[in-house]
Amino acid sequence: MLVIDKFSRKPIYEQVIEGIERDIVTGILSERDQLPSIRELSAMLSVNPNTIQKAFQELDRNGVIVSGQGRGCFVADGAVLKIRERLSVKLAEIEDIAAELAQAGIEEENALDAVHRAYAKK
Amino acid sequence: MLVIDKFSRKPIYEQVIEGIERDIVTGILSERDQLPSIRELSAMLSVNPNTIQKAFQELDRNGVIVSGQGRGCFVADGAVLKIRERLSVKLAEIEDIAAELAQAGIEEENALDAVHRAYAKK
Amino acid sequence: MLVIDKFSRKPIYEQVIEGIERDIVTGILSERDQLPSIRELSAMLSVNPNTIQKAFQELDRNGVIVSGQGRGCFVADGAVLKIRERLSVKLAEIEDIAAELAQAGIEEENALDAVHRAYAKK
Amino acid sequence: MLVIDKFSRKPIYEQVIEGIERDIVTGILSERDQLPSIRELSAMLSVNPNTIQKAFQELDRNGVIVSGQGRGCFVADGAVLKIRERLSVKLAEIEDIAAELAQAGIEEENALDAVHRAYAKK
DNA sequence: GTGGTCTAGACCACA
DNA sequence: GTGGTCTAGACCACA
Repeated sequence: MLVIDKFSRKPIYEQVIEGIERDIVTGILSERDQLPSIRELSAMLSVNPNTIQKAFQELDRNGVIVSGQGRGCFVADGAVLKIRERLSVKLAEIEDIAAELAQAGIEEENALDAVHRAYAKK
Repeated sequence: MLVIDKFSRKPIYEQVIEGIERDIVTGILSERDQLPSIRELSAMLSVNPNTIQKAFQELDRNGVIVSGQGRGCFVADGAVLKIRERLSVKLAEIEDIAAELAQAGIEEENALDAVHRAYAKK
Repeated sequence: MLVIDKFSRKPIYEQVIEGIERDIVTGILSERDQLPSIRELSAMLSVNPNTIQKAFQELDRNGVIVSGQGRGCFVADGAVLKIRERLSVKLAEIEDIAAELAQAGIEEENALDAVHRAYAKK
Repeated sequence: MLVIDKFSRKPIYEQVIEGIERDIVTGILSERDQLPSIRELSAMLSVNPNTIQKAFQELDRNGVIVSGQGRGCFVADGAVLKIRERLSVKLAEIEDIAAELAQAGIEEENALDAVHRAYAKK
C-alpha cells in the first residue's frame, strides 16, 4: 500500500502520484476502480487534503485518473498504457545521458553502478 | 580527434564542446595547451566560425578554457576536474531516474539495458 | 437508448437531460408518453436518484416534461419545439469560447470562419 | 494590463493565465522577458500568492513561461506559437459545436451572431 | 459526501 | 530575493 515518508526530500504529492501509479501498474488498482476520496486519503496518510488534491490533479492531467465534482476519482481507461509510455520515455532519457557519458570517455561500469545504487536503495 | 556529424539532432556547438572536453579528459589536450584558433577549427571542421565561437564561449563560461583576447585559447588549469564534476552530475541524473523506475516497479535489467545500448552504439 | 458515461467530464444530470431530449427529438419518446419513474430510471442507469431528480426538475422547468405529483412524468405538449429552443445553450457555449478568443486577441473573422466551415460541411 | 474580476464565475487563476497569455500574444510581453515575481503580482492584483503560483505553474507546464527557483519567471522561447496552437484548438471546438447546431437545423446566422456578441462585449 | 478554488501563513532550496 | 511545497481551514458546485 501507499506509504508516505514525510522526511524524504521528494515532495509528498510526488510520492502520492508515484504510489498510485505503482498500484495501477502492479494491478492493485484496476482501470475504472474508484480511488479513496481526497479527504479519506488525506486522513489515511495524515497529509493535508490540498496536497492530495495536487497529486490527483496531476494524475488527472496526465490521463491516469478521471475526476469529477461530486462523483469521486476513478482509474482512467488506458491508465496502465499511459504510465508505461511515460516510463519508457525515462528509459530513453537514461540511454541519452549514458550516451553522453560514453562519448566523454566515462567507463560503462560507472553508469551501470549508478543504476544499481538506485535499485539497491529501494 | 574531433569529428562533427552535421546530420545529428545534437547541435553542432554541443558536439564541439563535447569533442574538446573528451580530448581534455583523455589527455589528447593537456592543461595550458593552446587550442586551434576559431578560424582554424572552423576550416578544419567545415563549420561556421560563429558556431565555434559559441562553443568556445560556453567552454570559457564553464572554466574549461581561458580565452585571452587576441592571444588565443588555452586549456584551463583544473579543466579535467571541472569536466569530471559535471559528468558526475550526469551520473547522479541517471541514478535519480533509475530510482523513479525502481519505485514504479520497472525491472533493474531494463535500466541496465538502456545504459548498455548507449555504450554498444558508441 | 439512454446511456450514461460515468467517466465523462460532463455532469451526469446533463447526460440524462440530453439523453431524454434526444429520445424525444428522434421520436423514441412521443409527446404525452409516460417516462420511467425516477426510481426505475435510477436503477436502470445505476445513477443516484437525486441526480435523476435534478435532471427531471430541469426538464420540467424547461417545459419538456410535466410531472404531476404522484402520477409520474410525461413528455410535454410541444416538447420537441422547446428542446430546439434549448439548443440555444450551445449557442451560449460558442459565445463563451468566442469570448476567450476575443480575450486572447484573436480576430473575430477567425471565429466566424470556424462556424462557417461547420455549416459548409453539412 | 492584467485586471482581475473577483466576482466572475471564472476562477481567478484562469483569469491570470489568460491575461498573461494575452499580453504575450499582443506583444506587451516579449519572449525572454521577465515576469513580475509571484509575490509582486500577488500584491499588484490583491490575490493570494498561492493562486498566482497555480497560474504560473500551469503556464510553465504549457511551455508558455519558464520558471526556476531563485531566478524568477520568464516568457519562454516559442511562447507565442504555443499559445496560438492552443487557441486554434478552441476554434476547432467552436466548429464542433456549430456542426451540432447545423445538424439540429439551427440557422447559421444564429451561430454567427453568438460569435459576434462575444466580440461586441469585449 | 465529493472534487475544485481560494486565502493566510509557514518553511524550504536555490541565487 | 525567487519559486516550490505544505498545512489549516473556508466556501462553492455537483451528486
